[in-house]
Amino acid sequence: MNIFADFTKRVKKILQDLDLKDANGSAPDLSRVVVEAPRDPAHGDLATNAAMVLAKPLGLKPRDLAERLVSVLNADPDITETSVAGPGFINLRVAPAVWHRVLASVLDLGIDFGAQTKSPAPKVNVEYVSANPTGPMHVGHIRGAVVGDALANLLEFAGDEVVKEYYINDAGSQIDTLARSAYLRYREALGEDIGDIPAGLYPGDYLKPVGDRLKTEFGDELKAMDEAAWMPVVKERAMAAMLDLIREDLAALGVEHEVFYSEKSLHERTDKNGSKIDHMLDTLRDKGLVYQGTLPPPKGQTPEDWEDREQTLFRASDFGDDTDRALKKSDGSYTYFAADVAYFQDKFERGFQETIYVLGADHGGYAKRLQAVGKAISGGSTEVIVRFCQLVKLMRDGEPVKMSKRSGDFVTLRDVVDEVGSDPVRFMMLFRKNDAPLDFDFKKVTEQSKDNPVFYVQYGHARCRSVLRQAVEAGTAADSKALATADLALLEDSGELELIAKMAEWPKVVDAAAETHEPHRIAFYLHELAGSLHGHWNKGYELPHLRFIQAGNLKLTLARLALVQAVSLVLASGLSILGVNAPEEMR
RNA sequence: GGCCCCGUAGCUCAGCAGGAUAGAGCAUCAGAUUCCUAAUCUGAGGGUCACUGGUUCGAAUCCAGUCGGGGUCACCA
Repeated sequence: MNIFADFTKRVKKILQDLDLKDANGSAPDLSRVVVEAPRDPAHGDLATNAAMVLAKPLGLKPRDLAERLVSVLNADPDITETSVAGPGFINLRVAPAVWHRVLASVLDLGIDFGAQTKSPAPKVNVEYVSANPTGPMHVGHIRGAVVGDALANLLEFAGDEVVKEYYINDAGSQIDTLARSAYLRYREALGEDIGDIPAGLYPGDYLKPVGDRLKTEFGDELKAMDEAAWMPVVKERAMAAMLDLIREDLAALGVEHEVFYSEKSLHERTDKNGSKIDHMLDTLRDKGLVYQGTLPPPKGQTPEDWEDREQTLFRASDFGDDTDRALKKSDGSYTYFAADVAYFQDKFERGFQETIYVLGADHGGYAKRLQAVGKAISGGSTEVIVRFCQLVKLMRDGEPVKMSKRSGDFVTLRDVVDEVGSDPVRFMMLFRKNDAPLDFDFKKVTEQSKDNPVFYVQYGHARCRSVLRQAVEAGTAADSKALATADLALLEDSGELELIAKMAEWPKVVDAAAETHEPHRIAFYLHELAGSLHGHWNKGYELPHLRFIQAGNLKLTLARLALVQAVSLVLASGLSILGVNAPEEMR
């Protein structure tokens, strides 16, 4: 149950029953009326802005309207106390029974508490990572991978039908470069002295195994061929190897895509009418959105080597983009962007209502053109959402870590995950708004304490599990069946009720995070919930009667264990959205 | 020059679709462990929410502009 939605409904019902009329004699708009938790708990458990929002259209004074509402609210047995405060807030104090019902609901729904079901479930496509398949993933890819993955999990939890997708850029010239680099390693494997890797090729050692495998498979057969002959073979082997590498890297981070979509396939002939890109071009042509023309140079300084070229263009500026975009190069071949458009069209035809792109900040200019594509192709029936991740600055002991791409010794995703572990990496990346820059310090992230929120939250979960284990050892049955029989009305302490109130926020947090596509809200909420738990726990030092396990009082112990169980469920549920483990114990 | 993101405590950051006296962690200071894991907790100090206008009952939040920082900008992918 969502307590805020529940009480918002009650307030709106009352407002309707009051049959209020505005100056035109019609019922006022209630859409802005909400019930939420006041910032200061001293004000009450819940508060509503109803009187302030409606006073003006109704021509009433906020406090007068509030008084009328309060007189009705007082009749609700779930409400024990009402007050009108400040400019017209109505503060409510809620009966303990309400919190007990929330707790019962958590126990009943378990890990699904806070999850939503929508019917029909909107089909959502989340595309993320999509690193070029030319080598292992490096640090720069981590944030997008984690944010995209958590976002997809979050939307799934919020009731969407989500497909996690990876777009393989396997059609461009960088794949030729990859093949040439691998071929060089192949010659090296045959015993040839290849010297330094020439500029323009990929120097990394990760291609050596590819060379070895080519040798095993083909012996020296490829050596005598000219490039046109070996290229397709080497290309295929090298790319398959790189994709395996990437999949392993992603797996190390706990990221698993359901669909790997090949850019190359968009260029391949699918029927007698041609490729998917051809199909896309026909569609846009039919809509009159394609023309031959030249693009203006960028505003400001014109590049030295600027020259006008006639190209096939898409009228992106009709849909809010800054300029029209090229679909074909001046030589008549398709641009990368053309494949993007065809890819979107394919998503549209697969029936997604929402397509989400998680991109790095260096792709800032893409939002408008992707949105333009969305409108042009789908006519607005598929929403295009672009989320950006700001750059991550890698630090060690407060000093930036230097990376040299040229020499090929850049810091890889694997380096980072191996050093600090998947959980801390993921949590750290999500414990920040994704459009804020992030300093990622190896030392701080590894540190198992203070500055590290991962362990704080995980410890919260482990602490709950530990209590339940200890209760069992002490002879109390603490399985879900036994806990379901607990008399929750025995939970009367304010700390206990606050803990439940905190859990009551969970469905709302999920809702808001999914709505805004901001997975970091989950991480912050979990940190707060863990804080409430730790705080309540520590009261038990001074006040032994507050400890969860009360020897000699089985009924009270059981009720408190139910509370502990509920907290562990919500923590586990949130952590699983983030893709972070919820450990049974800390080591 | 155009577009995008950012500017909140000494530091790192939250601020829930506009709400009440702007929060948390780190750092600093003062405390808590015969006790279910102290990997934790309690308390104190610390602020012109970059600046200026506007919108309204009410702005850190929305709008316009200014300043400062970062990113990006046509046939590469």
